[in-house]
Amino acid sequence: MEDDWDLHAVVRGCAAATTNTRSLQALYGHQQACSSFSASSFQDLLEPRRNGVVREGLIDLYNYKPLFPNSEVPFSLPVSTISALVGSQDPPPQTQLRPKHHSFSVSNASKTSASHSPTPRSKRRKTHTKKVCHVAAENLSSDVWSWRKYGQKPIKGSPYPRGYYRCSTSKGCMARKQVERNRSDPGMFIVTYTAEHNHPMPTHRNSLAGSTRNKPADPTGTSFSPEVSPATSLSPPAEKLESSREEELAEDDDDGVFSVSEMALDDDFFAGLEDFTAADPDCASGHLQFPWLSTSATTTTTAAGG
DNA sequence: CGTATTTGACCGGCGC
DNA sequence: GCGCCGGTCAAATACG
Repeated sequence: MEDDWDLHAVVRGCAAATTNTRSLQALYGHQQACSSFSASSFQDLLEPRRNGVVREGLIDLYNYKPLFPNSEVPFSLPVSTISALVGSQDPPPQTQLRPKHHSFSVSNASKTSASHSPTPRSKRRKTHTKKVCHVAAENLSSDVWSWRKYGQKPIKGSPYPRGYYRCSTSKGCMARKQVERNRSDPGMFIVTYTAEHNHPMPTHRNSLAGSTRNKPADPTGTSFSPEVSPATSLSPPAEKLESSREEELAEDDDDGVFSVSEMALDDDFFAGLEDFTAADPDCASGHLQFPWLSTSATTTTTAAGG
């Protein structure tokens, strides 16, 4: 299973650099091999029990920094498209928004007990801060955060299940994300980030875990379906990232999550970005490592109030 | 032994 | 009010 061993690590390295950085692969590979994301988590997302094969164990996730808390982004963002949903303060006027609750009382508070407890767990429908982005499968990688999968559900209307992940970098962190394969574009993934990290970005990813179960794609032996050849995984051409991104930018329907213009980004979100760009003028100078900001965000900010 | 993943059940929102 | 569906929990299991 040499494919599995370090694929995610390698991909991380690639994505993290988006340029070449084989050395980074090595560097990252070491740490990442022993941290966070288990590629297997995405197996179902990639190949939802259709034939038991996996695109690659390495799809660990976008190297997109979800909700920048206060740190810098260590790499470029091959994110194709991003849209932000804010339910709490800027509900999209188009839809019949229900003036219900926007409490977002995270289950953290009540997770001590589920049903067998006097304190009912308050979850769901906490349309607080959501940020949706599309990521190409090959770009699903490097994420400085560590995520732990806590659930997976088949989604109505989608042949692919949705994976639920929670930040494991910090136990108290309520950042979560959902990963779902794009029905119209199986090569793309819809990633939804919810809540924000309440801790700085880890310098290295092994905060909690002493182990990472990067178990083989398929223990039965079928494992690994080279829909994406290891070679590709090992060397995702930067230009491809670009092209795929642009393509994604072109597509903006079907899932209905791309209507950035109708959504609004969280103030906090931009605040963090400002801070970030301020700290990294290089990024703010047009080298912007946020394709979704330099593009989608354009619309977003306009919509958000300009 | 500790942590991550898997998976079924539960709960609550939302549409009808 | 009922049923469907999505999101989360938690026990069981697997792995390092």
